[in-house]
Amino acid sequence: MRSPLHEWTLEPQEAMALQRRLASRAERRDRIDEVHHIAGVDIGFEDDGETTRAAVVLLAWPGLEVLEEVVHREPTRMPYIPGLLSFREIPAALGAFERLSQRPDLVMVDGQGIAHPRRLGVASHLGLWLDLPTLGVAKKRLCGKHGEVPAGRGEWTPLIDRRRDEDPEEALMDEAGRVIIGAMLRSREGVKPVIVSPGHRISQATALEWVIACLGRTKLPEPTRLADRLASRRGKAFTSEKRQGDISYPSRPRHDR
DNA sequence: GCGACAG
DNA sequence: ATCTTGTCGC
Repeated sequence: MRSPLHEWTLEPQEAMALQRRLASRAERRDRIDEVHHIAGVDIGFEDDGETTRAAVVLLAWPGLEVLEEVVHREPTRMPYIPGLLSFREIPAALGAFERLSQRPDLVMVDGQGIAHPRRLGVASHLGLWLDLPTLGVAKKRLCGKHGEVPAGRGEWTPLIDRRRDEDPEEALMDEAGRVIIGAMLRSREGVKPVIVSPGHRISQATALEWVIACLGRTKLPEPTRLADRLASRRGKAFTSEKRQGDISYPSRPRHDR
C-alpha cells in the first residue's frame, strides 16, 4: 500500500478518486492474529489548525494497561472537508506510529471506518497504510440511517446506507440491497451512542466485539478515550514527548467527551 | 434545488 | 477540531 505516489495534499476531486480506488482494497473480513496489543489513535490541532498533533496509546490485552504513548506534531496539510478527513489526519498519525516501539495487533481510530460515502473513512485508510487491522469509533454520523438505539449498555442498532461503491464480495447487504456500514452502539447508558465500523482486515461483528470488550465506564472505549485525552489540549502540559510504563494522570472533573 | 456534513 | 465557566449527577 505504501506508495510515494500517494500525495496527501490533493484537490477534492483527486482525493475522492483515490478513495474510490483504495476502498476496493480495504478488507471487511477478519484477518487478525492473536491480539496482545491494542492501539488507540486520535488527532488534535494547535495554532488555529496550523499544526496537527497525533496521539497514539498502546495498551496491553487483556488488562488494558497503558504500555506506551506517543505524541507527534507536524504542519497541517489540508483543510477539513467532510468525507476527506483522512487526508488531513493520517500524515501525522503515521509519524506517531513510526515512533511507536512495536506494532499493535489492532488499532482503534477516532472517526469512521467504512461508514463513509465512499467506504473509506480515516480508520480504513489508515489501516491500508499500516497494513494492520483497524476499526473506527466515531462520535457523530457522517452518512447512513438507523432506527432507535436500545438503551442498555452494549446494545446496538445497525447503521444502514444505500448501496454505493460496494464490493459484492465484502459488503454486508440486506434483502433491500442496502448496506450495513456500521453499528450505533450504546457504550454507556444515558449517553449518545458511538458509531462502530470496520476499518481494514476486520468484520463488523468483530469490530463491535472488540469495542465492547474495551469499554470502561465511559462513552469511549479505553484505547480511543486515552488517545483522545492525549491528543486533546487537556493533556498539553503533560505530553511533551513520549512516556512509558505506569503513568498517573492529573484527574480533572469532566463529564462527557 | 435543498439539506447533511467524521474531526 | 477549537475557544471556554460553571454546574449537575453518579
